[in-house]
Amino acid sequence: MATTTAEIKRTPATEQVLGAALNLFTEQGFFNTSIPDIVKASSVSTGSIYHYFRDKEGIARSLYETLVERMESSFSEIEATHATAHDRCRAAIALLFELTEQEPAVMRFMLFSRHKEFIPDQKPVCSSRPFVQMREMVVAGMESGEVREMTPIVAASAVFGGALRLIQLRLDGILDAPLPDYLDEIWQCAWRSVAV
Amino acid sequence: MATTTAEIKRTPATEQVLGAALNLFTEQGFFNTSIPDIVKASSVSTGSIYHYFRDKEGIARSLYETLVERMESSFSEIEATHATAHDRCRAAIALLFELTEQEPAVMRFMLFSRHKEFIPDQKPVCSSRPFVQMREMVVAGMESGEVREMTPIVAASAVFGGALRLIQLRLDGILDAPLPDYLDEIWQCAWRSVAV
DNA sequence: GTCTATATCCAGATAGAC
DNA sequence: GTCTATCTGGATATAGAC
Repeated sequence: MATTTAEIKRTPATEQVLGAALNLFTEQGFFNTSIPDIVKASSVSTGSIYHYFRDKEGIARSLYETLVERMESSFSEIEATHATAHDRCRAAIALLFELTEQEPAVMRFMLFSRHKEFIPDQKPVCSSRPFVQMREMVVAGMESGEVREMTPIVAASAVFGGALRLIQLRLDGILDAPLPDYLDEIWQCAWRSVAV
Repeated sequence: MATTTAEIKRTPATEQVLGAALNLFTEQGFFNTSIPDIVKASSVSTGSIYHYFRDKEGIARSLYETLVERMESSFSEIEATHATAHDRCRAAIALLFELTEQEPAVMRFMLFSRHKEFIPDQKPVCSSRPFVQMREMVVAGMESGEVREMTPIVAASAVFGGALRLIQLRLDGILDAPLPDYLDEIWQCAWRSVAV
């Protein structure tokens, strides 16, 4: 069912490795993180790491696929529990804000890593399911008459661009307050920009 | 006068190196680019490269400083030639769109490289002068009454977030048409989101 | 200032015992 | 399946002639 290419058996050891790698990759970058670094941080030996993952790239790939799937199902959940484009888009932003506060490393890895550089055959994040889902929410709103007629991708960028920008600023330490504090304000801007 | 830390003498050879490095860094990433790669692409020898730049990081640093300065003066120019926040912000977006089409590598390097990973002591781009200038344009608009009263950084994110998102999509190959084609639409969204 | 040749280091990856 | 010890390549950086 899963369309992943690098399915990895999940054991306590692999979870240790993936957790350590996520932190190191997002703190220092993929290329500044060596296998010995991961060995130390995960308390799993070189041999075991290579037993579970084909190579260093395999760790990143596994991480990426796991997190994309997770986000994908979060968005599906939102689509299932909210009826209007307005409510869905707002819920999506709220979710991203929460996730950024609770698991900044996840957000950093998903949104602000240059995956292309270390997982060469991966499509850009922007074309991954979660991002497509976000655009679909906006398009649905255009069809239902909630959102002005305009180029769909422009509308989606207008709705989510400001929030994504705030997430980046927050992760870069420019924003002091937690993101949810800004939710009402940024949502008002986002919706005004595209509402009929 | 310049506040740079790694001033490099500009000669034809250094320009060759910087040009080649810009292309390689943005196509493959900093860490996937070796000095031998730069030697081949620039037709400048290893010895000369190390003569002009302290090390590989020095090339990236020099590139970064040059491009930040360039963008800084472009924005100053805009501030000088446009009076209102409305006109300034729109001109800034138009400029970024043009630049993305004409020199995608420059834009990629400025906006979507993880500088922190290869220039450790650099502040995040978001705190660099050009980004500060963009925020100042919005704040000025709030003071003049063009822009609604709200948290300044939220307003700035709302104004520029959509456009920056489109730039990213364009650089990632998701958008087929050149960015200027979308300028009117995205600007209408951006301005509606914050106008009084 | 520019080049070639070369030293050094350390990363990624493997072998093979347990 | 898990580990330690080890190999190997290639990258950064230097030496030193021209």
